Amino acid sequence: MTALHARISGELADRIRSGEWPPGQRIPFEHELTAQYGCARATASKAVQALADAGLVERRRRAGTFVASPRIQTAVLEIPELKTEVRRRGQVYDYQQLARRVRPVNPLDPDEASLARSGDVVELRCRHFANERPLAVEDRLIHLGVAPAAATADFTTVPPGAWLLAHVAWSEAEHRIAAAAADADVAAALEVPTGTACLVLKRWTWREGKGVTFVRQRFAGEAFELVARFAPRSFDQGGHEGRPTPGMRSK
Amino acid sequence: MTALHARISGELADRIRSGEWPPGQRIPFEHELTAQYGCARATASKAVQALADAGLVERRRRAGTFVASPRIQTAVLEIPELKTEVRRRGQVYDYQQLARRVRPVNPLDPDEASLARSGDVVELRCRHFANERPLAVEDRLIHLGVAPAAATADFTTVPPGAWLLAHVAWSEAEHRIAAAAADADVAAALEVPTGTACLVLKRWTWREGKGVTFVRQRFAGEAFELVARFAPRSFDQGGHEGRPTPGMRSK
DNA sequence: TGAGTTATTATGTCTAGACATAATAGGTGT
DNA sequence: ACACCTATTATGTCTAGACATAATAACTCA
Repeated sequence: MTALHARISGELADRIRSGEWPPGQRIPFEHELTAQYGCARATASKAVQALADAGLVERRRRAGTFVASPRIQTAVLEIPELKTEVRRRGQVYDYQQLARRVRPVNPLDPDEASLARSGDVVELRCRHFANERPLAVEDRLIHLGVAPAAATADFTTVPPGAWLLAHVAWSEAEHRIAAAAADADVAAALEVPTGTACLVLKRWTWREGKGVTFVRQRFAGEAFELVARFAPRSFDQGGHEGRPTPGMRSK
Repeated sequence: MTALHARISGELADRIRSGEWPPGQRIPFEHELTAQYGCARATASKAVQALADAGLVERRRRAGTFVASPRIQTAVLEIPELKTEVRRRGQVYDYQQLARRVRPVNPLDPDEASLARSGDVVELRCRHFANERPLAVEDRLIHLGVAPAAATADFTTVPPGAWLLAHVAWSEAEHRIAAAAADADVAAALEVPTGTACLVLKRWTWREGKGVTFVRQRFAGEAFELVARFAPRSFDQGGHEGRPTPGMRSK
């Protein structure tokens, strides 16, 4: 049994997605929906509010509710922890720590300065493997002022991403995605020719405004893609295909 | 005046984000919140449900509501229409159509086959400029079976992305992001050396399950980044910084 | 002991009201 | 024309209940 409010949302969403109600079109008032579906206003309101939360409609007091204009494509990228993701894809995951040291923050590096301007960090370089083949090279900094336990953690067996997920609570993050040519070191680690185009994923993570970790992962060439499938802003009610959105995909 | 349900959501979210309530911790029952805030259960329920929608907590019947484990980083990427984005950044936008033709779909190309297996498409190649410098090369297919008006549209002055936004209603899309070396043609169009690492953004757009358009945009090297800033799954209540998330950023 | 039944609990859904608020339309008077 | 006031309207928020449902805990009986 689908709930009534979900049915109303779904039927409205279908008419919007089909183009029957184009952007700018007014959709029925709440009191019209209550008459149409024989429900209380709270139920109709909940249905319409769900569409508003999804960005499908805009609500204006006194005027009504209108189909929104899809100006920007907002795609929800799920950026997974690599160990989890490789296993989810049924591949053999392996991991190797290449280097580890503790040093002060270098505030002259803009990537580092965004994390913190002072204090000590653990600096790691490691490799992730999928089915015995190098998948990514990871450079990571963990700020010891925020996560002091990282100083004694053993990153030769546990990838830092997995370790942090288990040791740090909810946080904010910023991701940047770019492309860059592999330098000699990275190319060797990925077992590709120097100069190969790499996908570069950088992520800064904060907790209560203080930088916890910075990570840069480089994936070889076109062997990897970030994937984001979405309904406008993920409104997954109306019986549309519901396959889980993979964040990454090998070719 | 903030609404009471928003205040409750915010106060709960703060305790979760601060780590005071770690993942797995049970948060107060709805009936405890009604007592604590002196409100009806519907109000407490709305507050907690908002956190659940944001992915911050999980609700289990009979057991209660628990702080969720942040397994995957879900980042909301806003992938803007280029003309709008360049102007938003205060730069001069320019656009040039390089080639245009109408031809049948080639079902042997996997990118095209994902769009449609038969019918005619408009094939376009064009360039986007920001401040007189090439920003991206765009290859686009528009399926004439779904958007017949594209056959007669003038894409020498209007970029196809902007045209489609104005002519096509809400739709679903899939994005893929990868890195690739620029071939000779693309390198020339971007005015960079052949082999330069490029960020490749591919997007398929469907409407009611039928492919509308496929676009591949290539950005030169590290000149461009996709940016996604987020609270866990975008719960923006509790007085955190609210700067609009830019989807792209030039260096 | 173990399997099946029953009671309990917290969330999920819904109703029929109420008052608040933002925005507009219409009228009034200068 | 213009500024000002006054309904009117749809959404925003909230209450005090009600019954449904899933999951578990407690109990009963073979």
